[in-house]
Amino acid sequence: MTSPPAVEQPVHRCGALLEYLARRLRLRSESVLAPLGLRPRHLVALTVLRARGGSTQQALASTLEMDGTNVVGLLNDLEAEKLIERRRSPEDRRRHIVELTEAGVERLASAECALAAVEDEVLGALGHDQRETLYGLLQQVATGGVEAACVEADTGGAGAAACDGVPLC
Amino acid sequence: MTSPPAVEQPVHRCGALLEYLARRLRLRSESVLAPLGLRPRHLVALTVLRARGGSTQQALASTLEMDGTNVVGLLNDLEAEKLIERRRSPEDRRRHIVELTEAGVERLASAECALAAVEDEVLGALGHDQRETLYGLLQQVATGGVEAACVEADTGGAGAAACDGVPLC
DNA sequence: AAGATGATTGGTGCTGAACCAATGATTAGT
DNA sequence: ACTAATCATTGGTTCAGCACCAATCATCTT
Repeated sequence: MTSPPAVEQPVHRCGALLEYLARRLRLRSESVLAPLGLRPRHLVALTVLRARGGSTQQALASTLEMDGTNVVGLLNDLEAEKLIERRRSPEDRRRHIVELTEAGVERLASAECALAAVEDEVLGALGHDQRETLYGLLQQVATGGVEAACVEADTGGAGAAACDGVPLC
Repeated sequence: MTSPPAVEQPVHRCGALLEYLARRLRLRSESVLAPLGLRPRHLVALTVLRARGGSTQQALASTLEMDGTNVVGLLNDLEAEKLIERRRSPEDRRRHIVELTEAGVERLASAECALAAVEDEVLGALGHDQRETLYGLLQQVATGGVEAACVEADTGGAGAAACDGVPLC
């Protein structure tokens, strides 16, 4: 669709590669994250929440592709450490709007700091520019896949919370 | 080291993104792979074996970063379907040299075919060229991390089995 | 008022994966 | 030749993630 010319496209499969690298990253991340009281999946959830600036639990479950009941547990963990807040949606008071707290933003930032060394180790074969390229591509894939959910989600009070990540550290 | 200029480098963290995408890919892959009698992890193992053209079980366990005993089980699965062969190393008869069979190469290829649709769905936001770029980067990260093990491994009978993937389909 | 929906809780079962101990085959050191 | 170390294998234990179900409460929709 996006490429009109009817050329032969020998697109390589990168599923196995992605899985392989994600595993390597995760194995190392777990030990680094443990002292912070977080697990890789918490990081993913926090990252999504930061990127969106708040989300419904359903929308979160949908983009995380997790079962709703398991998302509850995940959020319980995060709320117990006051990294997120659940507010009731003013429009539909059945819904919970999940948002990062200040502490959540900070914790996420320090977790990313702590993970810098891990990424340096795993992505060592890549130069600075290449890493940025990789980040851009991954970001594009990720946001491309959830843009629908994201449009739905920003009807909350946060107003025009755009779908982009704001890296600190 | 690789970047002499002492500029400020606001490298983005892509750990969470990688994990997120790997999960999405894996969830879909599982159902697609099931009819082929494979699981994502089998795919990863087969891919590594194809890239190397044979490997010691130890080397495989090391690059897969899996426990040795679990690799045994993984290989048992694959050998039961005659996708790999274990030969004893002529130099050290304690070692097993693991190699893809013809059937293994074919099965891997058809699995990749079956996964094409899945990747199209998940990586839909990327154009053809971008996907190739992504593939190149991931490949570079992956082979960069295991090049040491790869040099060790090619002392077997396969001769100069270079570390690159050969996509079919 | 009745039914559908969102979140929550508690419970069950499966699977992956790490880990440990023991064994047989083989190699290497003395 | 004897002993110690190494590789692969088997069997068993344990733990965590995750999907799934059922029930409950609050709320929205009709």
